[in-house]
Amino acid sequence: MAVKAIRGFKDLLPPESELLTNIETTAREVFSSCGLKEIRIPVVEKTALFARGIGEHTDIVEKEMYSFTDRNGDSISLRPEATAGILRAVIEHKLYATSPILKLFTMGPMFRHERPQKGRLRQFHQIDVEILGTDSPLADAEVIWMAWDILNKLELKDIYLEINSLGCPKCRAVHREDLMLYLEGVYKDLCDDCKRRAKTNPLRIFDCKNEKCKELMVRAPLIKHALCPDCADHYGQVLDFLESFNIPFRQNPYLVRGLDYYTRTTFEFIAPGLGAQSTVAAGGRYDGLIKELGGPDIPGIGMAIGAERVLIALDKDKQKLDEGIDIFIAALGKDARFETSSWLPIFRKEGLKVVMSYEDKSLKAQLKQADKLNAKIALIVGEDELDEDIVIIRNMKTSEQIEIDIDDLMDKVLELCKKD
RNA sequence: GUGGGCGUAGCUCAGUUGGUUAGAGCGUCGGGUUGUGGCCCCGGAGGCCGAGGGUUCGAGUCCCUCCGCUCACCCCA
Repeated sequence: MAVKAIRGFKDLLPPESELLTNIETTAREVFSSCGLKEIRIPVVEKTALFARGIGEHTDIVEKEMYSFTDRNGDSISLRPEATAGILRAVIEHKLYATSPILKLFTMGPMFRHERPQKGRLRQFHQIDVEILGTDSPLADAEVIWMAWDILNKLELKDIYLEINSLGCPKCRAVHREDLMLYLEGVYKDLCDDCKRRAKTNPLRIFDCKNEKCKELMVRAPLIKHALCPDCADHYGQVLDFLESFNIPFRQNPYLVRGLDYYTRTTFEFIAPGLGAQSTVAAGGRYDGLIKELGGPDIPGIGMAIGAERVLIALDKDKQKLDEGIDIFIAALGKDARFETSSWLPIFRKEGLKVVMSYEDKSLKAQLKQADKLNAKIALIVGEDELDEDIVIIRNMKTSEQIEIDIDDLMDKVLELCKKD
């Protein structure tokens, strides 16, 4: 039996691989327009980083990480998300000292050991943004705008934004107390998962899909009503900025993120039609996290786009892919093939896309290949042409052929290929 | 981790109440044109019918086990 790829690890083949590149290119353009810099970080980190950064009691850390001990006996893990690694790098290199505000992005594979399904793989790709050093609501809105702009440029249809504020640790503590009190009253009726959550991470109960739990939580105290004046004001300003950016949104008071570090603003972009995994981009503010990881007490906000999910949601018809090549050189016979092969680097130096057959094939077969590659023109050179120092140029769209002196070849080719 | 659906050619799929050498379309390669693509015609290659076991004179088809894929729960990008 031949070896197959590991479960949940997928090969990205053309043309889908090209679509993924298009998504990344679009993101880079948007990030560049916002003054972000790219950061590249390792795919593997010490397990402790994720445990501290994401939260000990999150599912990601408890049961989804690819963790193993390396040859030194250290516990290391494949990154399940990018934020912890970026913050580690920022702290380790004291980047915060180089500028009061850091605007960073990265993109690449993440790993989580979950059961694969539509829109969920064990290796998947995220496009990630972090803005560090400010708690300005404008930063929140700008991060949201970047996701919005990228998704719009990619022409995703019917996406919508859900937003909520989780408050700061102070108002969260107040709300947590209210909530705990409420949960005590309904505890016996909660599902088993929520009973566990009630002790470890009560906010997540709002996310439970169990009907009974949903019903019980309708009357539960909302974070919204527990926000301190600062957080309420912050949230209001974020919404104002979103309006000024013309980004429509729905407030969702139940929206909670699965990672422990989020504070204040939290949001999700949802694309219907993706199935159960419909969140294509999500993020939020994490004002205490950098300090928690051993850095200075500076605020931050971030966001990640799920590249494969965007890929699924893309309208494939609207995507423009690589159209084809400019020139196919059809050489007949060994001498002609050798002679014309020297043209390859010369044409390519002019920025032309040029291909020739590796094998000595019939002209028919070579023109077939030219057609398949969607070549604009074919250059036909056999022994006769070689003797007379001419080349036949065949226009592959019109089937028109002209004979041209070899000295005029480049000018004519440039003229024909640059037109459209 | 728990369920449901599905496994036949590179791809999409037919395959009768179990019955000869397992088929089609697309793709691929070649020919029809001694050196001319697309359309058309002809031909070739390509299958341990997911794997193993069982029932039977006989299994792609029926039964069991396992594996894989997929969707959903859960969780999240």
